[in-house]
Amino acid sequence: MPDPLAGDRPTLEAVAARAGVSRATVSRVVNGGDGVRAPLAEKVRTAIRDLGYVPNPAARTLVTRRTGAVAVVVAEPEARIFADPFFSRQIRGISRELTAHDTQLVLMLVEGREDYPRIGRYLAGGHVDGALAFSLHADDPLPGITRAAGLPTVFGGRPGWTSTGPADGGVTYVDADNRGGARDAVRYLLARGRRSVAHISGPLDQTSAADRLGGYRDVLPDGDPGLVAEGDFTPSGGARAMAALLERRPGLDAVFAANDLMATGALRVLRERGRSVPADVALVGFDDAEVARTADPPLTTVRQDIEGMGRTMARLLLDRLAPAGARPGRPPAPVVTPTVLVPRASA
Amino acid sequence: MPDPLAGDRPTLEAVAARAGVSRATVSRVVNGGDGVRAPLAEKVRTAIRDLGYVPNPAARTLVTRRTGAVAVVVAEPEARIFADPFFSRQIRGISRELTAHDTQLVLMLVEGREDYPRIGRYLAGGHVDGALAFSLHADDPLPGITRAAGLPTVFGGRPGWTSTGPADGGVTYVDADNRGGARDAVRYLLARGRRSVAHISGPLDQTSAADRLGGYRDVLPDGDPGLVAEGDFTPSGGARAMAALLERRPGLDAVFAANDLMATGALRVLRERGRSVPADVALVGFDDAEVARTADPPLTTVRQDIEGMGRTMARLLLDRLAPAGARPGRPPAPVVTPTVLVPRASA
DNA sequence: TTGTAGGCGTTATCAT
DNA sequence: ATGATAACGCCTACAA
Repeated sequence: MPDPLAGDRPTLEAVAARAGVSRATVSRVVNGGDGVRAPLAEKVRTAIRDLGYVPNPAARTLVTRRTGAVAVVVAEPEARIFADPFFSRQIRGISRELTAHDTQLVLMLVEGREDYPRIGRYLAGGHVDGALAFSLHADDPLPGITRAAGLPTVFGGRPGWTSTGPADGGVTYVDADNRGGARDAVRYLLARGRRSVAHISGPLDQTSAADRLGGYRDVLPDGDPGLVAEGDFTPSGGARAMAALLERRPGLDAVFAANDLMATGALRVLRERGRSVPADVALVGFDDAEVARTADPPLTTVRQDIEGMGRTMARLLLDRLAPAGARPGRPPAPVVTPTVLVPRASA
Repeated sequence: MPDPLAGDRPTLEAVAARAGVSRATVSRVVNGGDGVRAPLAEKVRTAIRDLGYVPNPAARTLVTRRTGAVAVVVAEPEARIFADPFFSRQIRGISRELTAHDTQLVLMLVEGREDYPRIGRYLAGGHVDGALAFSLHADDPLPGITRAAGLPTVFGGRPGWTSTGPADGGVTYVDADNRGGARDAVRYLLARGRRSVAHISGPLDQTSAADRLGGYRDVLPDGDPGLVAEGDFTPSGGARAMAALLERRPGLDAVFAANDLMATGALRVLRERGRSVPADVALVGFDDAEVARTADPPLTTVRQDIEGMGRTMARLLLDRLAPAGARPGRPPAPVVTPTVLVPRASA
């Protein structure tokens, strides 16, 4: 039994010697064993076990030109990632799918613009086979970087620039049906008899926020602009927006918040101002985060399958990384996943 | 058949040819340029720029036997990671420190016991130079795995087994002063005149939870056992524990919860039961999570520098990975970081 | 200071 | 079906 602490790991050569075969045969056994007669293969496997042989990934990568790893780039402009379980859930989905395909996850947190050169160098450096990126802002340089690096990339959330430029083609992303989900939320409030439905939006340079506002306006095309306030996806931002709305439109009887965290902030302000939820004001959130269940009252909200979106992102990327034979010629089309309204006590 | 995915990148050889020097000289320039005359080095750098040369990390790893990457292993037995910002903050600290040292972060999420063989294979496979691990449970197999793999490892939180076995030596970990912080919290409550101080603990197979309970008992060695209830670090677990405590000891006038999330659950139950906070019952949490600030009332809590702990973990590991010359011979001793009580409205 | 040459451990292309 | 053997791209004694 070899001493792992010695640091001298057995090589293909050592296994070959012990099994009395050539390196090529050992390599074949290690990689599936096709075209090796059963008894010989068994002898090789025994030698591998005896020696505790593990393939050297660097040597393998050098010749195959595949690393078996993908980068996950997360921009966190306002450290929002730490308050919002969104990214964590998505990363869990990604991790599961990658793990199922023996692919490693290299996590890169972007703290600010100054990080992008470094990230670009890394992505262009051959460390990873592809990238998953969360493109949050309209002016995010990441799409350009991965394109320049020629690195297969799948985005989480619709990148802002696909809406403006004509070059929508070729960009693969996975997004929830933010617009449709928002429409459902507003229609639900109207169906419950609410007449003055306000909206607390997210930061409008993020497509998810813009799309949810779009859904709200789809249903209320002639709505009062004073009933819309911009938040920042945080509880305190939601609280500020709610306060502003009550100031401007004291008579409002419903609020659709663009995420659950802002809804909790709104809830606090409503209570402080003596408004009962849902009796005086009905409240609907978005995400179905855990806080939606634990809020008091529990929040009616729009659920999106965050973990599933992460898994889908990973799967699309892995498809593009497949052996040239069975690979889609063109980048796959965007995937928009459905949402579902979850009625609870708040509306 | 050529794979269109494989871009043909320039090699050291190509740069050497263009600059009219040998590969060795180019290599020297790439790795710091020591011992190369300035004009020559400049010529090489120009060639590098012109060709857009980037070193091949696999080839480099093959000969240097260093990957420039470390694994971060996160066990998430109950998906707690997604409700609790603790891990996210710690990972941010880790990421910052690693980035500053050109080291990549390979994230591995552990979903269950069945994942450990795979993780072990990976850690023993030479993919990474070291590992950071969060050892949550007393029976966690991770310490054994990394030791068997001979992989330098730093733990986040005191591993359970260091308290039991005699082999405490050699284990490097970073932990907050959970016990001291808990003592501060309880003493604070007593100093404010509270007489019946309850404790909502975390899962007691986690050392952080056990240590906080230990601090509580340090201050109240003869305390009523009925004043302690075990939670699970989630809001609903805190709510359940709070309900049980009120059932058993209706007269309690203070609660120290082992984390802020459980404190919010306790807060909800106290309100439901008509207890005013802090007038009837004073409440102290632990962590100083964002929710402590946004709770109503804001929570008095024990702050730990989570991000700093992450940075410290990474730094300790990088020290052990340093070139043999300036490396500590023995694994560094554990680091226990201080906590500080943050008074707010809840106590 | 610069160049030469060998080897890191694997896969893949040939023969046999 | 199996075995030689040549890459893969880089670092590093060692030689000049």
